[in-house]
Amino acid sequence: MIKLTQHRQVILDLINESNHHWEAEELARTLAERDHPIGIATVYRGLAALEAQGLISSFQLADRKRYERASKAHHDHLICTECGTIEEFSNDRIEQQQDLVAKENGFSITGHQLVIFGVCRKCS
Amino acid sequence: MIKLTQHRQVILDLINESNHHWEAEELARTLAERDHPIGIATVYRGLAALEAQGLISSFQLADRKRYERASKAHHDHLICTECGTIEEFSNDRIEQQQDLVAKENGFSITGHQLVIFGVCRKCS
DNA sequence: TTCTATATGATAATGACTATCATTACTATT
DNA sequence: AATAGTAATGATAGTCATTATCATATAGAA
Ligand SMILES: [Mn+2]
Ligand SMILES: [Mn+2]
Ligand SMILES: [Zn+2]
Ligand SMILES: [Zn+2]
Repeated sequence: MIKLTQHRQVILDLINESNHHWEAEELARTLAERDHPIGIATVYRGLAALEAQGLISSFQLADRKRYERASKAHHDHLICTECGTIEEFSNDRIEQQQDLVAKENGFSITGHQLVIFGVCRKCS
Repeated sequence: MIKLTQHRQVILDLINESNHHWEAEELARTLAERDHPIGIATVYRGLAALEAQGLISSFQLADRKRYERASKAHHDHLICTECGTIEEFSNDRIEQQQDLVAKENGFSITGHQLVIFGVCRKCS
């Protein structure tokens, strides 16, 4: 059985108390600054365990994985290539069309990943 | 000036003569089998150079980059999680909605990546 | 308290990719 | 054809995110 240990609870709390999309190192650094240092391997394992339990969710952005609250409805991401800001959106038409595309190609769809890249208002 | 050398021409030809989505190691292996071995570093550099020239295009799938012909119209990808088959599709409605989403969020869109995961006909 | 299973953390290993650097291949000019 | 200058090549070392290893710590169950 996988345990929700003290360390994992602290990681979960940090993720739940914001809308941030955390990467592992960033999360470890933040916890260290808040006087709760956790070994980096433990952070990685904790994130994986929490995700396996469905308590947080993740997506792969370039070469790193980002973790966010699982308590949000399905959404996709808009990313500013200048400042790295990540915005969320959901669009039913796109979701519908994805199902249609899968059907047309004889795929039983299990998931998708959509990322829109652009320059945000602040940066343009 | 970047040169289209013999090696790079061979890499380009291999990519152009198929609809495959090549990863660097796979391409190097295939060239070696065809009695045209090219050092792996040269393959990586060649692929980057060819892409910079717009002669091939690429997208990131999980932890590796895939290269394909640039002579195809824009499309996105459907991937079978069982056998790894990659199918292509394009859907104008999705493209339109992406533009709309970007506009609604104040982003000037520069690109996107959409991958649909599922199980293909053969594998289901 | 003792047993047992899992977690932890320091560190090594992995794997895709990039950097280094000595050598080679092209290209343009004598 | 020989020379010089520039870019390419390939063996190999380095990078970086992530995972594996393993000795030790910890938390519940009995
Ligand atoms: Mn979606
Ligand atoms: Mn394609
Ligand atoms: Zn921005
Ligand atoms: Zn399949």
